[in-house]
Amino acid sequence: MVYTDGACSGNPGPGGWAWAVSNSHHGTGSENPTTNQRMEIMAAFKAVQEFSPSYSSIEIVSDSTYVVKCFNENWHVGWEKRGWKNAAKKPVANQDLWKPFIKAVLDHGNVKFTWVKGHSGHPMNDLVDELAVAAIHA
Amino acid sequence: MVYTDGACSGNPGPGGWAWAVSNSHHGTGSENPTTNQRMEIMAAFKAVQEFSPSYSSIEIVSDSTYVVKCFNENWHVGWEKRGWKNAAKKPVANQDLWKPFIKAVLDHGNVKFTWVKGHSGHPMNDLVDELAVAAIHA
RNA sequence: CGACACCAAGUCCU
DNA sequence: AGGACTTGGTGTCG
Repeated sequence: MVYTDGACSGNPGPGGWAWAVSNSHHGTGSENPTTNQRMEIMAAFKAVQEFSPSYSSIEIVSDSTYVVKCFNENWHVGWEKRGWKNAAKKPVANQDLWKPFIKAVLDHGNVKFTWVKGHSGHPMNDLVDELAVAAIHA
Repeated sequence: MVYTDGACSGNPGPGGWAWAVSNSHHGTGSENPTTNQRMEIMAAFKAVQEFSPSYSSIEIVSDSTYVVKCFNENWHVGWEKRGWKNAAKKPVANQDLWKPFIKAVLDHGNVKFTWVKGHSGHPMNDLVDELAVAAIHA
């Protein structure tokens, strides 16, 4: 079970991402300029990379429906089917991140996505939020 | 030139408002329970009522961007346009105060709004702050 | 239209 | 150190 979060000061602006499995085991990174959505994807992508293929099952916990619904509501299937166009027939955003991320998830074969409400007192979600914000200035 | 301020012990909680044009000429009131924002609106609303229409030009000086930006950044125009929904498509708060207040301001035709930073040593802003706090217990 | 996130600003308070 | 009251905006999807 890996918690992930992204932050972005200004949106667009300088951003950071973080994943964490415990108080002491976590990873972070940054990008500038970027968007909130890119940082949310990056956090989950890096988490999957970190624990794949060593772990036979991975659970990503994120407060981003953008990330979670891509898999749990199979947005990515529709994107493939429509040639990477969204429902509004516009090109899907952040394809440079989505494509390798989705490949990594499907290749692993056992990655589960869970949504948690942000800033609602959940200790691990709060932790990755702080780590992601701190990573902006790294 | 009228200085206005609102106070609220607890937010929400018992609140007070005040306007003042000088050390000796001022008005106050209270409401319980209420919020800081309602008291900020009330202070400015009562000030406009007090000097309208006797004075052909009125300047309201407040430390509340909530009050000042409603007029200086034309929030109220957007609210009308969207049927009293805010940018997040939620109902605008405190409509019972905003509607008559905005009407009074527009009817007068020459009310100017100026923002001052709170608690920054401005004598008249400090005065209305003290008056508003004192009004809570009235 | 709906949802989640990311931000920006000020005040009020504990 | 914390939360509540409120507004404006962007990033993205179905």
